[in-house]
Amino acid sequence: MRPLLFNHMEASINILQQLLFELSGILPDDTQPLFNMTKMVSLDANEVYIRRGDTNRKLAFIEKGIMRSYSIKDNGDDATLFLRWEGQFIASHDTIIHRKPSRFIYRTLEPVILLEMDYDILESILKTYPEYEPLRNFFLMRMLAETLQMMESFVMQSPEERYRELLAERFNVVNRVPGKYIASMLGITPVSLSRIRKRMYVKQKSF
Amino acid sequence: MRPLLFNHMEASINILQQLLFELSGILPDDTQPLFNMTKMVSLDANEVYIRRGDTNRKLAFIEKGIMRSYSIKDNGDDATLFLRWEGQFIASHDTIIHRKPSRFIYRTLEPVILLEMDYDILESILKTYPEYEPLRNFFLMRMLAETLQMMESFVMQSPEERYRELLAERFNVVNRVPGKYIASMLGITPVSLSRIRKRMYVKQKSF
DNA sequence: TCTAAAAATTATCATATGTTAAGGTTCGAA
DNA sequence: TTCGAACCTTAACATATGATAATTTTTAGA
Repeated sequence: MRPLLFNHMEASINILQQLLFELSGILPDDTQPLFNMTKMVSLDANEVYIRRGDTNRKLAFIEKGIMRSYSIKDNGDDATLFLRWEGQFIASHDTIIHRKPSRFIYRTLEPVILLEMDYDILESILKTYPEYEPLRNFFLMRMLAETLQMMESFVMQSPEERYRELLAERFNVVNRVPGKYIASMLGITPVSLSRIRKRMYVKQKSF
Repeated sequence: MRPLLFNHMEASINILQQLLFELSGILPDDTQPLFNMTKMVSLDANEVYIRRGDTNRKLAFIEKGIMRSYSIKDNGDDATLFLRWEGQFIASHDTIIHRKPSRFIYRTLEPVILLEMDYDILESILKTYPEYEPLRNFFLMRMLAETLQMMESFVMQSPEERYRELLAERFNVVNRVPGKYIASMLGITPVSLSRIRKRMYVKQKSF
């Protein structure tokens, strides 16, 4: 018995039911078919969720914890594509969008609790219950919005500006994640992030 | 009379009808409601299509030509977010995803022919004809895939590597667009792009 | 609490990019 | 064809980042 996990499951489902109601007016009682297919997954810190080469089409809502997706470059270093935290969705876009083996590794940074569904099953349910489609649109639009936001920051801002913004908007995330992953997500080395921090500290001190 | 434009319109609609058939099995004859709401738009070179601050929710399929979306930074320079060319969709994500005034300017680089629809009308049609939903999913997934691709390149590659890849994959686009916009899209200055080109030329010559 | 491993900082040197300015080239409109 | 504007290239210098390695700090497990 893991009552804690089931409490979490209820909480996640409540959030998603509320979301679906706001998007489409569907009442929580009418979402049974959708949530029958979901299951709760509990992961330890530093555990791999999706391996490079995996072809399964998992789609998960993060109830608690932080995950990162990364790949290993030719020189052996890893490049962090993004971090995802509680309230966000996580999925391998290679498997879901392109139906190809995942090039990225998805791994927890903390103990994580997920509400997991299979995208193939979701698709078959959506064929039978097209009234749930707004939830898929919401998921896609949110992923797109977040990705565009990151792309914008790369085109418009310097690494230092991106770090400052990340600190201002997601201090709670930056604070929980080793700096080397933050650096990698910003497209710089940990050494360079150290220097940025030092520059910021010196500037602040001079007042 | 502009027979040329109507020929283009037919060509675009054929492409999209074919797409919809592949995605959902809907026959071209049954797509009348969807394409009643589309109109052909012809733009000159260097013409603004969406202004900063615009709130309309235009969604367009590029039949011919290249467009770029950019914003103007605090220092007055512009930052090119991306280029879009024939066969791709273009839309202001601020207005469609966030329902906010567009922060970006969308402008043609060449004479452009678009098949334009209004996202609000599209949404109302999708309510009446939910069988067209796969087209919206396709559009969202493709935008997401393209955006993720760009984001990956920023995290994993150097400006020089991104330029090499762009040349290899989109020589036809690079060739048609002034280098300063290519540079801006890569996140660097035109001066730096010149140096990259020179480095590439010197390396090639040494064989 | 103690200790080993991981992470972060710092230093040094090499390299890439930003900025500014000058000169050269290309392109389009008259 | 000509001319001016836009664009590209190059140079010089300042600054930021990358790579490597040594040192310090933090973290996590025994």
